[in-house]
Amino acid sequence: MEPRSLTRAEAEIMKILWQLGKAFIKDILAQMNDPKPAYTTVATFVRILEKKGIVAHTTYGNTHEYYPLISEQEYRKYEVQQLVENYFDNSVTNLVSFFMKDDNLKKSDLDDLAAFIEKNKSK
Amino acid sequence: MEPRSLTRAEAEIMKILWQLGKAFIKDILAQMNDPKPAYTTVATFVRILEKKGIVAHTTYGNTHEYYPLISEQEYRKYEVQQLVENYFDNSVTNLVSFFMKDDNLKKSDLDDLAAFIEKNKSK
DNA sequence: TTATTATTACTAAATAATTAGTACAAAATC
DNA sequence: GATTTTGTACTAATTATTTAGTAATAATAA
Repeated sequence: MEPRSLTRAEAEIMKILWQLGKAFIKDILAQMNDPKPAYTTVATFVRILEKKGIVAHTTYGNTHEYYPLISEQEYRKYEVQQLVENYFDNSVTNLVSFFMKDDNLKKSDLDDLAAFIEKNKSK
Repeated sequence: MEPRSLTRAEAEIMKILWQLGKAFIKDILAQMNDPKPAYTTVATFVRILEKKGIVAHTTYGNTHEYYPLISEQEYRKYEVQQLVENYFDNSVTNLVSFFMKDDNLKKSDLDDLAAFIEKNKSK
C-alpha cells in the first residue's frame, strides 16, 4: 500500500477514522468541527478515499462501516520522510539541529535521544 | 508576511530561488529537472508567486530578475510547525520520540545523530 | 402499508492547480 | 532598417480538489 500525500479534506477525515478505528459516515460527521460539511460531502470524500485504496468498508444491511487501510503511524512516517527529504536535505540530523537552533528541544529530549542511540548502536 | 503552504509546483520554484538568491526565468528553468516544463509555465508560476506576495522582481530594461520575499528558514519553520501540529499533537518531544521507535531511523541517521549529540553535549 | 428517515451512488458545479500557447514589445543581429 | 531572438503578459485548456444536491433504495415508524 504505497502512501501518497492526502489532500487537506482527506487528511481531516482520515484523522477521525484513525482515532475511531472504524466509523459510519454519521460518526465521522459528528467528530468534525463547525462549520460541519454536508453529510453527502463526507460521504463523497470517504468514497474517494475508498477508490484510492486508503479506506475500506464492512457492510451491515444497507449501511457501511468504514475503516482505514493505512495506519496513522505509517502515514506519519511518510509525511516526516517527505519533510526531511524536501527541507532537510534528507538528513534527520539536520531536522534535529533545526530544533536545537530554535530552542524547541528540551534537554531531556536530547538525553533521551542519546540514550536511544546508545542502546541501538549494538545492532 | 504570513506564510501559507506552497503548492508542489510553487515549492519547486521557490527552492530554486532560495538557492540562487535571485534569478531570471531562464535561470530557474536551467535548474529544473527533466522533463523541464515550458519557459512560459515557469513564468506563469513566478507571476502567481508574485501575486501572492512571496516573490518580487527588479526590472533591468525589459527583463525581470526575481527574488524571494520569504526566507527558506522562515518557510521551513512554518512547514515543520504544520507537521508537528498535525501529526505530533503540537509537541516536538513527540516528534523526537517518534524517531526513537524502531524503523523510523536509518543506520546512517543513528550515526550522524550520535556524532551531533556528542558534539553538542557540552552546551 | 404508506410515509418518513437514513444511507449510498451518482451527478454537478465551483474553485484551485498545473501546463502551455499566442500576442506583443524590446533588444540584438544581420 | 528589417528580421530574429528574448522576454513578459494575457489567455486558455486540462486536471484535481472541494462541496453538495438529487435519485434510488432500504429500513423504520405511524
